Parts: sequence; structure tokens; C-alpha cells
Amino acid sequence: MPTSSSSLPLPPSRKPSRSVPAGRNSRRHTDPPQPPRPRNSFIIFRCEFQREYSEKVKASNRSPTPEKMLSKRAGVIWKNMSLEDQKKYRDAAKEEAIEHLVKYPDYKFRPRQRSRPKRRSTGAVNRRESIKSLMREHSSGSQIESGSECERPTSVLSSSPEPTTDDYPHTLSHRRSMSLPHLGPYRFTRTHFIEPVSCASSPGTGPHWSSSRSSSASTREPSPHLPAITLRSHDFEIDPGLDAVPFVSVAARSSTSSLGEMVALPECVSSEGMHSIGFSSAQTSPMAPVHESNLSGYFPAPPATSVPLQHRRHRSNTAPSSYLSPLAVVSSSLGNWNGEMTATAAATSRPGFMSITDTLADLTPTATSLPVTSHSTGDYSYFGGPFVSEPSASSFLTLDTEIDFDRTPRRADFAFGIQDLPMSQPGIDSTSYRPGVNGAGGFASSFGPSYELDSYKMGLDAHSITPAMCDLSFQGDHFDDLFYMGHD
DNA sequence: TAGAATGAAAT
DNA sequence: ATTTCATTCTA
Repeated sequence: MPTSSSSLPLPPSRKPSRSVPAGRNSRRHTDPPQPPRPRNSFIIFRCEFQREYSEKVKASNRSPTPEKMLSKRAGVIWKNMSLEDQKKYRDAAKEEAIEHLVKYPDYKFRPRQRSRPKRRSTGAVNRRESIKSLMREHSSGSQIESGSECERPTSVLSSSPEPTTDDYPHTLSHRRSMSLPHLGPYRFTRTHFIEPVSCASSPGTGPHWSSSRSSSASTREPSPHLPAITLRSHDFEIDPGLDAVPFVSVAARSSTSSLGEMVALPECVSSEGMHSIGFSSAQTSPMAPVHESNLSGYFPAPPATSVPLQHRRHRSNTAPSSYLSPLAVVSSSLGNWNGEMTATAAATSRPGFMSITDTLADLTPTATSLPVTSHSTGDYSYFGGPFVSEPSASSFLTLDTEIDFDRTPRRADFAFGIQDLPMSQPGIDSTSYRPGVNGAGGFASSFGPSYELDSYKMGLDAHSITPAMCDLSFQGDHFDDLFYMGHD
């Protein structure tokens, strides 16, 4: 096939500003820099789409940046695109692949292996065993024993002409989680309790792609005969599928957020930069929410005034963030950790708590088993009852907060002074929760002292982990999960 | 520097 | 079955 048919007018600025494409996963910075992978059809489309989009935005006076990123919308459009149109991009991708093959005959895709060892999904791990392993992991502190996640040097085949550079330092000293403080502010990583060891980023495997024409990949010419991307007006809307999105920005990605602060209801939050409540209709111009920069979360609309949440797309989650109760934290933690992603939407059972991440929401909510059901405020009755929703119902809720949901809450994560309180106090339990009157900081007085602990306990209960002892004495650094022994 | 999208390739 | 990484841009 003749490659060009270059009759179609190319957008003049063919070359994006990208000279070093380098995504964060890019292998560009590896020792012997490797050529990037050939783009797949969607990626090609996305590039075009983005270009088109920004042009349109520039031309018209649409909102500058309705979304942080266009990937999602590109995905929607891609899905709605006719197959023939898609095929054009697939062809383009194929072309690029061939080009790539010609250009880098020795290229081989070598994804780094940085994830933790996969869980036996069918393993049906005994809960007790799971707990023990949890204990092991925790008790080992920041040490991680298994070196299995090191990049295997084996990928350098013997066909490599040069002596392999793969004398890997098998040191585990360099961990990927350098940036992840153990005690500090939450970070959300979708790994698990313990950050995986990805050994010493040594990319090694030093083959040898003929480096003579190294940068040519960055001057990649998009295929000229791609179908024009037509952007319709709704492509500029905040969320075409969402008629009205009331959103509440709850505070505080402040790095100092403790769980205690996080449980604060938005209504309670009053410190500076803490919250804003607003309603935005996607039909109207996407006017900024009250504090755009602070917008961090979407509340589901109150049932009366909003669309049912049925039509949420699976992958759709623009919605920034939310804070979870400790209950949710522990639940999701245990869920993940168990390998059986039993998300609990328990957080939604409390007024003001937002839901679980979209990922978790994809899973079967188990909130019905949780004792926290009676906190309807009327305002957000959505949150009032047990959150039995279809999987997609809350999928627009996401959390990109700094919570590491895969980590068991530690002492430092809880509000000041909470660790000194007994586990249960008469009259003060999790159900005595009321929206605080003291604002965000007033955790103890607002929510009852044992709230978080109870919450934590309930999280465990929800997973049929019953406390052998309810003595949550804080020994060491984190909650003594060891006191909770599973039974089954 | 993470993360949003889909898909190809690898594990 | 699950992960990485192609791209780009923002916060």
C-alpha cells in the first residue's frame, strides 16, 4: 500500500512539543535507552484527539480545561467510533508497528517486572493464613524478604553479542517506595500493604537496539490519512453522562490529614481551603465550582434532584477524591489484602462519607453486613442506608487522595489522642456518630472518642475477622492486627 | 511524578 | 489473568 495518499491536509503542527516522550514508565531513562513501543491504535487516536481538542478549545472560547486530562473522553469517543473509523487507526498503528519493526529489528518489549508477586486468585487462602502473613509483613517493618520482584536479568538472551550487563545488584536497598512514608500522609497506591520491592530500577538487560538513530521515534509522523476527528459540543462538557453533579470538595489534600480530619463531614469543615459545596450542571457551561482548585470530590446527587446513577460507565472516573472512614480503609485494605476484592461501601453508610473508589465500587458491596446503616440525614439519603448498589452506581466516585487504602491504618493515622482511649466506651460507639459541631479538627469531641477504633473494628468484623482480644493497645507503630485472629 | 484512556505484548 | 507501557497533559 502506498503509504501516503498525502492529499489530506495535515494539521500544520504535526509534531507535538514532545521531544522526549517519556511517560513515567518510559524506558527512556534506562541505561541503554530503549526505543519506545509502537503506539497502538487508541494511543494514536488519543494523540490526534488531543491535538484536535486543544485546537478547538483554543479557537472557541470554551472552557479552557474542563478536565484534567482528555484520556477519558478520548476513550468514550473511541468507543463510539465506528469500526471503520477505528480501523483507520488500527491500520495506522499497524503501519507504525511495521515501521518500528524495520527500524528496530532487535526490539523486544520488555516490561519491567515491578509488581508484587501475583496472588493466587484461585488460591482460596485461609483467612487465618492471610492474617498471619499480614502480621509477618507488618512485623517485618519496612523489610521485605522476598527478592522475587527483582527484575530478572534473564531477559538478556544469550544471543546478545555483548557481554550482558546484568550483574544485578540484588540489593533490596533501593525500593520503589522511597517516596512513600510509612507513617506520614496517606498516599494512594494500588498496591498492597507493603510497597512492592522493585529492585534497583536497574533496567539492565542492556540490549542493544541500534542506537544510531535513537531519536527518530520521537519524530514520528502521524499517519496522514486518519479520519478527521469531529468533536461535538458535548465533548466539551464536563461529563456528558451526568446531568447534574453536585459536588463537594472536602478538604484537604493537606498532607497532614489524619483520619480524624478526614472523617469530618463537609458541612463541618470550615478551615481555610477546606471545603466547598456546589452544584454544577454539565449542561451549562462548565463553570468552575466554588473553589476549583479545591474541588476534590463528587457527591452523588441527592436522589430527588438528580439522575439515578445507573448510567455510569465502567471506567469512568474523573471524579477526584473522597475521604474514607477508617472502616472503609480497613475494609478495603483487608479486601485487597485478602486477594478477594470485597469492597465495602460502608463508608457511604455514613452521611458525608463518600464512597469507595471506582475500582472498589466495581466489586460487590458488602455494606449490608455492616452495622452502620442508620445515619440518614435526609440531605444525603443516598448515604443513609446500606449501600447496595449495582456495581456501576458509584463508579464515578474515585479517590485519588493520599490514602493508601491498601495499608492498614497505623497509629499515626488516627486522630490525636485516640490511641489513648479505650476501645469501647459506653454510649459512645460508632453509631453515635453525629456530624460534628466542632469542625474538622474536632474529631474527638465531634465523633466520639472511639469512633475510629470502632470503625476499624467493624471493618474487621465485616470481614469476619473477630477480635480475639479487643485490647487495642498500641504497641509499636500500628494497630495491632495481631489481636485479631480470623476464624474459619 | 501519578494518572486518565485502550490495546499489544509479556509474564 | 494480570501488568507494563506506548501518548500527552495537568496538578
